[in-house]
Amino acid sequence: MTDRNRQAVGQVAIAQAAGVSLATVSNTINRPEIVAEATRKKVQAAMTRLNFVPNEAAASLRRGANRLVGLVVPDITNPFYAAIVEGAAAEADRHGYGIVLCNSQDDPAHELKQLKLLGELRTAGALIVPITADHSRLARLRELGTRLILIDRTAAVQEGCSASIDDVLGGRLATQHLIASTNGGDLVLINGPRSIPQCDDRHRGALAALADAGMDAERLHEFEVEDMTVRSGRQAVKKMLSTITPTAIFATNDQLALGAIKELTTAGLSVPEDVVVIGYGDLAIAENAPVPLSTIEQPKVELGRAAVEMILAEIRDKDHNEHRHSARVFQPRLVFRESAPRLN
Amino acid sequence: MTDRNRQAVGQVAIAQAAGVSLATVSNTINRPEIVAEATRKKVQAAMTRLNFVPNEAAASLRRGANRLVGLVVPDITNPFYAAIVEGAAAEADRHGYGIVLCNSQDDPAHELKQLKLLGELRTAGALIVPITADHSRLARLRELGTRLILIDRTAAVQEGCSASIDDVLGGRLATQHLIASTNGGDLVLINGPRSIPQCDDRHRGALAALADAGMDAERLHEFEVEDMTVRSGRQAVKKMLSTITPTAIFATNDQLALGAIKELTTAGLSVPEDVVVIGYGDLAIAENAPVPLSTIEQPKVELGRAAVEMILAEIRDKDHNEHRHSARVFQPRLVFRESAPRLN
DNA sequence: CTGTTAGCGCTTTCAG
DNA sequence: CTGAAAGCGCTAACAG
Repeated sequence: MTDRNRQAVGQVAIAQAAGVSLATVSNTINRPEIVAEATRKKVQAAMTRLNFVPNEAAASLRRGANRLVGLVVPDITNPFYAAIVEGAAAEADRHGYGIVLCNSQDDPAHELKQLKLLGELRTAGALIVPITADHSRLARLRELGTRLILIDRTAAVQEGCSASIDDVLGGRLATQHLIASTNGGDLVLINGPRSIPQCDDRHRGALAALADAGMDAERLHEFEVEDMTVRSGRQAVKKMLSTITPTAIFATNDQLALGAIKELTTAGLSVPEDVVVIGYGDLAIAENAPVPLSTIEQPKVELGRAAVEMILAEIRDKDHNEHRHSARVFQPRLVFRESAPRLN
Repeated sequence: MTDRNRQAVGQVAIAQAAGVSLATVSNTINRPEIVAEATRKKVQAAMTRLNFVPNEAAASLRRGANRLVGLVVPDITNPFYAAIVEGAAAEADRHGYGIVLCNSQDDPAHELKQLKLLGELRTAGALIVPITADHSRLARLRELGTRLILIDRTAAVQEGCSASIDDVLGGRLATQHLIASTNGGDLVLINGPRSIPQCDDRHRGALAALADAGMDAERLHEFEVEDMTVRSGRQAVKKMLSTITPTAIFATNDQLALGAIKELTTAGLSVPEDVVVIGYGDLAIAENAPVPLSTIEQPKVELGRAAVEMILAEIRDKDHNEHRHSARVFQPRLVFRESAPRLN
């Protein structure tokens, strides 16, 4: 009884109230310019008076396209992805689109289920941070007419658009500065598993910087850790100190860097006086760390925003089939704080 | 040409392929138990063979209800809300529901626009962390049949369900422990603007703890800061030190606490030896801080999960109208780390 | 158990 | 410029 009367007001109700036909109501909504001003006003008045709210499901069904885009991320709790979501949500918003958020929990089974849902929803597009390199299941979605763009983990982009951040450049920037800061000292890299593309990229960037400087690759001492946590950072440094005393450390994420600094400090070394440290990611913690962390900042929000921009562009192009897929890659930037001061 | 043929396969196609009627296809999807096993098998085979993907828009339209729930948060980038989203997404997932995420950016205009979208989408329900106390616009949504539940900022819950965390209890827990830890020393509270309900609640909890201990309210020295940042925490402590030297500090969020500790340390005071500090929120930074922070932990993920549980329960009840609205409030917990060790 | 049938609310030709 | 009419793909009576 309390909500049995809901959605009593459809376009027909408006039409009657305004004394026009159903079609005219639809027209004043979708193509107001072809409706005479007088009628339009009348209709609009009726709509507000009766509190009309269009039914997207019906419109979508008829129109064959809806105003939803899917967004699949591995872990919404990770600030990197949260920022991407923020950017995507803002841009979607701006265009009147909604975002269907899926947290794949880095689990292929979940991801699959979610892609299935997005398929049933017939979202106009989908932004995906894919878990595995197996993009076959994405094909299914695409067949349904869902435009999709891969984010961040774009390895093996067979076809379609993608948006990502240049991690090789990030590694290079960090290492370049480290080389310049220490000239001659020992460089160490604390990295996550090389099997993770990002880690591999950052590593390659480091190597490239070395090469640029005419240095031998062996000048870089590498420590690979399982999980990229503060704890691992500490352990890596502990292990490292038994071998060498570096003058510069590049940690491939901020947690590792923080752990490294902590252990360094514990060992009586001071940062940046004795050893210069650069992290990666520019998390909030980097800024307020005991020793404010110099780090590689990534345009995360911008990445999310760009991704939906690309999707919308692709969607709009559905008629004139002249859309060219493209890969958009953003550049990271080194932000200077205390752990690795700017050179002058 | 590349996607002109999409969704050629509807239930009719399946029906033909399986040699049954449209209705039977629909039935094997929605009420498989009433279909003879043989026919069911046949139909299912056809569905997988033809790669059938049901069209939710059509189903929703016909059925008058969809499998979407809206979720409006002020800032997805805030770990507190990110955790709520995580919980909500997981639970929605489990039930085959999708989440339409809206980032209101703490801006009423955005929120309004988003509520409008959710209305047009006719989401089955909506979870909202409302920006203002003005819940009138929520009424509009509810009139559309959207069940809604308020999260966290539940002040003035007029009607409907809500899920929140007991901040008064949080304040009380922290303060109780502080009192016990210092017996007799000066207590200080570093709080955000009292106009924020959460801050007010935590403050009231502190007062309650004082009262419990038979202490006068004046024993609590309060410092109110504008924004709850690390910087503000430092400033508050600096200001404080010119007046008193406390033995215990309760900061109403972790950032403030971290700032406080930093300033304390700078001033030559050590934590927890000279002054015991408790934060609030249990952010990731709390655990890995220079002095690991004791803090009030909130069951954020659980909150998100519970919220969609409640929504789904309310939705299922649409027929037998016996749903009773309820407010579910979770209890926070004091987690002990170094800045305020457990007493024994 | 299976099939026939009538729409859900809206968009979109196509005529007036 | 406005209206009449035909469905979009699917669900849910209701008959067989």
